Amino acid sequence: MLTASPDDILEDVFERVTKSRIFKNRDVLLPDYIPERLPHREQQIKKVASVLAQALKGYKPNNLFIYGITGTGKTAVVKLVTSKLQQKARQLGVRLRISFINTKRDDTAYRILAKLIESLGFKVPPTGIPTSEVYSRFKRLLDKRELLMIIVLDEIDYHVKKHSDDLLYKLTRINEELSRSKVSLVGITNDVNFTSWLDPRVKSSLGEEELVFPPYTAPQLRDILAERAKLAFYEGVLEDGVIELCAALAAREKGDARKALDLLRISGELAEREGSPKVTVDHVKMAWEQIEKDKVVEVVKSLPLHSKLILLAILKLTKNKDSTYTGEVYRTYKELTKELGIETLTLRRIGDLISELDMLGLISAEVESRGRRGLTRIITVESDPKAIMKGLIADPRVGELVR
DNA sequence: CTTCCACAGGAACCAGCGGACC
DNA sequence: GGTCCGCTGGTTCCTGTGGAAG
Repeated sequence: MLTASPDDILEDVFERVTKSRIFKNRDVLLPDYIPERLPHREQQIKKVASVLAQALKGYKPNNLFIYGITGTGKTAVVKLVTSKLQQKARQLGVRLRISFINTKRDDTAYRILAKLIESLGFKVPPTGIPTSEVYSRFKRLLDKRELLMIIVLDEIDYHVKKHSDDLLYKLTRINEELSRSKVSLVGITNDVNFTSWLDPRVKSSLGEEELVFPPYTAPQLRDILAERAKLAFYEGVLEDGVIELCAALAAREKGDARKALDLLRISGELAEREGSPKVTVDHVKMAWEQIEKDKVVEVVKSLPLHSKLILLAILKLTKNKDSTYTGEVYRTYKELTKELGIETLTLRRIGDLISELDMLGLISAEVESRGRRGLTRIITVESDPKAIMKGLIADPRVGELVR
């Protein structure tokens, strides 16, 4: 391979990928794919459907509030049920409009209302109008169209935590101000303690019906993966134990189905890239490591500069020993800031930043008394130092220091 | 048994900034 | 296009603390 020209290398890669007989349809393993069947969610489908089905008779369905941690199928179930419901309503000639909004993507009250108005077939300028005006416009338009509207607010905790529950409050009371249309709300959150953020009135109104999505168990994940794998891979390319291992690893991570599917997909991609005819257990292990590393790199990259410098200081100090402590880190950090010619933050602040790094799981910082030599935190690196370093030098300002 | 180190971490405060509203 | 407001990320000042050294 030493003498291979770029053309040869490329040809080799293209050849492997195009000739590969691994994936029949890789897309069904992507997070936004909504399957026709959702194993082990029959109960939840039934509940969501029975609440929302009132709409088919022209009644306003009760508001519904859905909890469950990430990767438990909340969004998939709601999307599946609402799309079937919409079809059925069309058949029966019921005037029903369903609007699905992810408040992580559209997080301000303005954006949410703008989306709602768009789903009624109108446009709002991206800025320039007071939010209260957008709200009353929405109300007017809705009432004029005489229909039943189901508003699904996915990841609603993002909007409420970042802004407030004002909009939610207004939406729960909107029916009092409408004469010809009705609104039902479906709220989805993966924060189980989310209701503590809500005004009691919003809480009781939104929680007319509640539904919890429990995490998947390892056997359940196995079923989900097996079913999806049938669509995704050619027959017989998965070695025995591949699905079981993916399921077991993801079950350990709080039963997150999305993670399990990611793992299976990346395992397949690794096999494909290697030109291997089969996906093996080793591919899964490699994929797992890669996911973990990528996560670390991404987290480190997104850190503010001073946190990065602290991490770099810790990395330097733990090169030849396994732990360091606050004072030592601070002194090293100070030198780094001088070298860069930027201001140095106070020790107090650094203490907080160290706590944050601890919470992110990159390092561990435990308070310990060193007797007469005072109280401090002993700091050890928890994640792969190479992955951390990769994230650090992606920042040119830090890269300058490492060279 | 007391002392006393080297910080932890709470409280109050402040500068800067982006958004709402007029 | 000015003003008010709340949030973020920082500071200063402070009190609290576990256990080796004396």
